[in-house]
Amino acid sequence: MPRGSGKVNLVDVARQAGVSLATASRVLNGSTRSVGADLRERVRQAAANLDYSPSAPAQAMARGGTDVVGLVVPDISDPYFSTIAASVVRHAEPHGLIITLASTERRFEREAEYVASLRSQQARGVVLVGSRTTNDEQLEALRAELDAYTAAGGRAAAIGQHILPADTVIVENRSGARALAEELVNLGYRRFAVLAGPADLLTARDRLAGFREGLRQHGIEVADRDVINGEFTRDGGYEAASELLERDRAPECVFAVNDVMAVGALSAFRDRGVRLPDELAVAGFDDIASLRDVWPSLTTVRIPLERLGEEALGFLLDEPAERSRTRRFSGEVVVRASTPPVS
Amino acid sequence: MPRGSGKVNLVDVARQAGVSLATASRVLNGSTRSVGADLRERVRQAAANLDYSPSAPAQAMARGGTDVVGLVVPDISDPYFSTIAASVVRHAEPHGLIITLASTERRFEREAEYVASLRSQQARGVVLVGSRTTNDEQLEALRAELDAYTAAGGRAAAIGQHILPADTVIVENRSGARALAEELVNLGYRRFAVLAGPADLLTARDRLAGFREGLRQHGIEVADRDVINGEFTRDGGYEAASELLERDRAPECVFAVNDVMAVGALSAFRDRGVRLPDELAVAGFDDIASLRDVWPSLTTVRIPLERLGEEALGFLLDEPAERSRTRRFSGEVVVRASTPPVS
DNA sequence: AGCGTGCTGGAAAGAGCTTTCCAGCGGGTA
DNA sequence: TACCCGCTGGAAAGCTCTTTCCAGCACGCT
Repeated sequence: MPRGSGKVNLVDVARQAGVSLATASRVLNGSTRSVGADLRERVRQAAANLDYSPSAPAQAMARGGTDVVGLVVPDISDPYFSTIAASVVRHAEPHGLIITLASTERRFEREAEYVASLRSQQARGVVLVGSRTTNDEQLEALRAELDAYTAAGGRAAAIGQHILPADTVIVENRSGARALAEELVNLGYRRFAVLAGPADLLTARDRLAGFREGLRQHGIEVADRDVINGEFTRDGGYEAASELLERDRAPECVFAVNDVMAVGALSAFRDRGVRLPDELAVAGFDDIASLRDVWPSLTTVRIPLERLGEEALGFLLDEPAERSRTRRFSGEVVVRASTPPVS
Repeated sequence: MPRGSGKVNLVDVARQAGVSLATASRVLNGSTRSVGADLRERVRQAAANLDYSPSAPAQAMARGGTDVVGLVVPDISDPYFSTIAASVVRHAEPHGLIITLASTERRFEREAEYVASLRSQQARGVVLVGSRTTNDEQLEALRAELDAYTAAGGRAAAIGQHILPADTVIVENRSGARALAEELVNLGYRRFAVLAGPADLLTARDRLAGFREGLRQHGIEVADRDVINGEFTRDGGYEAASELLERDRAPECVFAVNDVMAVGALSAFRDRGVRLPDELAVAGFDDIASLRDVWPSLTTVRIPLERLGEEALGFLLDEPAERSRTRRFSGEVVVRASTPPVS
């Protein structure tokens, strides 16, 4: 058992190996400069003996940077974000990147704080996940912080919206929702309602707009009063769905702009005694894996969540580009039991 | 716009404020020593002007430590772990702790690597989540690494098992499963099967053992051939359930040792045309929030996932204790639609 | 034999902050 | 008036690495 507990540093290693500090350092970080095989071995031995663990902060200082990448998500317990997080973490590891996690609990003003913290930590990059409020002072604060961060040499990537000074991975919400709408019309539905998420989230807005576009192709409109806003969460879906049922005329099909809301809506309908899926069809968006077992299984738009993190990291690792780059992913409509063909 | 982009350090701030480095430092970290109000203000101004961002690595060196806490989970995309992660992150923030995330993808040998990395980073503590394999060399490697880490001043906490040299938060799996078994018997069930998770995970074993204990109270046994092992995942549940259906004699009630497997099993049964819940009852364990909307809604054992992270962080922040401490949480049986009373 | 070339090892200069130690100054007490 | 104390500000050490620059050495060439 090595008893060098606690305070072993490179100096100790060098001394034990009988070489200079510089040589020890060169051996241990496999630098470009070559070191004789004998010394090399002596240093390796000494390091192992002493159970040497290099000080990451010291390395960060000397090297002028770290291998930390900050990941900021609105809510890590939401399966949509945790899937993306998993993807980021998985692809970070082979590059030796360390992921630092921040979950803002959907309080977007904290994003700027986290970016500031990342700058202070000399983090290599940041991945910002999630749609956010449209133009306002919060957004401005975040932009300013992001600019300061990149000016200081940090790299930034965003997943989910293209309003930030950063390389961006986006999902084609609009066309996905449009395709879904058309599919639903093909299945025979004519009267729709939409559980639309927060009015100020771009993602929610795009999906609603796309859905309406798709319907319009077939001469169908969704009246504003059949569009109900709610939180982008399971409970938000439940509440919006409950509200919908209070209305006089019921739709044939409800489109919830994400799966999490859709699943909440399912429960709301069931709790109110609606027979699913025959009496009322439901569709979602995202195709969240852990939600695939609900019944009736959700018709939805699959987006390649696992790829999102990978691409974002790719941006961070690439050479910085002149202007922000964009990578788009399109969705794919998946029809399941929640929207049976209208007989 | 401050043009001190990139390389502003304390020296710059001190110079602009016309004070010494020491004074600037004292002002900026609100140290114990007092500084005259005028100078204090001048330094604050200068820092703001220059958009000064202290170098975290430098601070870590000078202070001999960081406010980083490592969180290592088997799979961040699993709702069980992401819920715990959310809890850790939420409670970390008010203490100024930064969470570093590692998801091992259930490759437990990587836990030791992460702890080593945390030691190198001079992280304040580590929270290890998840049950793990019983005694073997992997476990030994992790223990050794953990000892080295704590010897170097790091703090360690574990969630989910008590076989590590660390303060531990555990869930009383055994008594929870026992209570569930009794409840199911009270509902009228007599013939059971268990989808048991990996044979080497303590959590899975405890739940199985507790379940059997509960049944035994009522003179009911579960034959070994009615216990099917599988991965602790949705797909693991699906497969184990499928395998079960191949058997000759069907049970009346299936206990899946966690909700994620239970939900997979639900789909497997449905895909095979089993009418749920009347033809076959299903129970789970954990009461995962994002799975509450499946149909039939799962009878399960609720465990206070949100509290787990909080307690673990509490351990890290507390004074180090002589010997490892343990905090236990018990589960609560929740009966829902998936186990209707036997008529 | 003399000199250049190519290696290898070491000394030392940072990197940016915290904190101890010291000096100076003003006010209170004898 | 002389002395001491307390308070505030500054100089400098130290935290642990990386990396540049330099010196020494052996070899090969002329």
